[in-house]
Amino acid sequence: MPEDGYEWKKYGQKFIKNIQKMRSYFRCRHRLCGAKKKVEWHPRDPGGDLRIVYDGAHQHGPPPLAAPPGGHGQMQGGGASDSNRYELCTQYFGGARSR
DNA sequence: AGCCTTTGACCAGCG
DNA sequence: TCGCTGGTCAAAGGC
Repeated sequence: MPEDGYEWKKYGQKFIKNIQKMRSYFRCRHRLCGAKKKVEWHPRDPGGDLRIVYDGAHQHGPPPLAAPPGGHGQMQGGGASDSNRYELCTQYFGGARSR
């Protein structure tokens, strides 16, 4: 599970037949934080089509972990492209979406 | 001991 | 009103 700069706690996972995709439900580690995150992907292609939906906003200062991949050059082992793939995925924000 | 992850069941809203 | 889907919470296991 790649990080996006915040800490999340998974509280559920369901298969949405409507779109034929898997959806994971994440919540901010802080109970007082109204930030939520939903991640959906194809069960046959987890890296082919990843969708992230952010809901609400954090009520606490952003942690210093806000350093997503993009200009590091720390690739050495060979196989850590999961994080690289993550930055290539489409990120949808619940409050920034035209929905 | 504490925290995180995973699965199932239950509840609410909509058609 | 019933059925279905989506979403959330709780409990157990592992690290």
